[in-house]
Amino acid sequence: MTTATPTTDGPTSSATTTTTPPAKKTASPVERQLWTAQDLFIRRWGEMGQTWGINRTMAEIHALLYITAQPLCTDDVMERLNISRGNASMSLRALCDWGIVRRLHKRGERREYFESLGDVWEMFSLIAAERKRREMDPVLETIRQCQQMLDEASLGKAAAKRKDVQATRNRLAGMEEFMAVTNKIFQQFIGNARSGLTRVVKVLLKAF
Amino acid sequence: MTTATPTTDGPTSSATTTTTPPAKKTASPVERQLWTAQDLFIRRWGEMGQTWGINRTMAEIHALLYITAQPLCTDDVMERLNISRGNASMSLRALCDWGIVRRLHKRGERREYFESLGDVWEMFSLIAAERKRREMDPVLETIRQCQQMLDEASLGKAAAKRKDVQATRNRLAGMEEFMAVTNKIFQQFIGNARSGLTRVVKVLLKAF
DNA sequence: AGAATGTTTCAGTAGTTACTGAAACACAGG
DNA sequence: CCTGTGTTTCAGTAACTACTGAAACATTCT
Repeated sequence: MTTATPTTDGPTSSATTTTTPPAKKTASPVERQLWTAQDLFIRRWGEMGQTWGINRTMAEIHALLYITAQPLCTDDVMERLNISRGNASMSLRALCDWGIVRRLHKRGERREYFESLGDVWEMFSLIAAERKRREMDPVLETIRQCQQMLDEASLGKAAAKRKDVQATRNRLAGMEEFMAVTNKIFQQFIGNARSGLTRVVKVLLKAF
Repeated sequence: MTTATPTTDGPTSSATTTTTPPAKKTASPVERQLWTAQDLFIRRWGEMGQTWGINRTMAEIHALLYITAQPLCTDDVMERLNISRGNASMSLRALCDWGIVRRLHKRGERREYFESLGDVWEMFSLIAAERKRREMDPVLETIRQCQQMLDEASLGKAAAKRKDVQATRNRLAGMEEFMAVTNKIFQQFIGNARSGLTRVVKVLLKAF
């Protein structure tokens, strides 16, 4: 079931077909090299995730699904990354919630498989949309609330003219403009996915 | 010695978290309203920072300097945010390293003051540049390293044709394309600051 | 019904990061 | 030199987040 090339039998898919705790696999040098390269990517991706506020394991699971480009089940993930069932389960669910990983039922199999989206641009769109909603929108709302607290209607005309009040209002305005525009850019991606982004990119690269 | 605020003794300002119902300073209602609005912004900004991998205090200090739009010294910051000297000192230094806060000497004063950049677009540029350097560049390098481990020269022609190897190489290529383009976009901002970004925005808004 | 298999939840804990308070340091002025 | 004032560093600790292992739950098969 594996490849059309040399005698790769069982081992690769052992985890997917049985629950047996794996007696060490015999892997060809090519396979070992492949796994090494994949692990390298997975680890780096995990590190990057951390600094962007995504926990390491979640990022690693995603990297694994993305890089192997094939559906894996919970046990595959647990085994490959050396993590617990609970952790794998929760993280996979979260990835599904983000929409960048999909559940997949194989006909005639009870077990559920997971696969990553293959289109990086689409994944980016999904993530951008979600983070905008979760993090930028509340800030925008707060800014507007602050502005309201400091407008003439709330403070009176004289007070609203104070230097310190004016200064703060200017800063709020600057930040609001920035976030509003950023939001607008995000909007372009959301719903447009790949086509949207490539269009943006094309336009940009031509313009500069 | 602090800012233009009246007699400060007793416990800290009501500023940050409402742990103590503090003996109120003699502040006009307008001033109190101003502080309340500022605190609101500061707290939100701190929360957002956290989810983007910036620690809360650092984000809050920056928010404070930005929103008040005036130079503050270490003690001002400590007092307003209820944080220790060590923490304030370290965080201020880090903000200076990022380039979004500047040290400022007042003539005839020993004490050093700090002020935030006023231009949100410029701040964004600085942060983008730094994060690109710290986080995207290493990933790009890793991707290329992985690709090299899996090319014909390393694996031989037959092995390089294996389905699983091909699949991983395709995924690596997809990710590389994405990051390369993203990098290019970032480049446009860096050094161009406001003008660069506004140009981007104009181009985009016209194109869609 | 019970067994076999797969999935989800959760209390407790390990591991990590952020923060404090105090001490060390730097330096200008007496 | 010492004293006063401001700045930086750092060991120890508090606060927080991620993870495990086990138990509860769900579903299908006999």
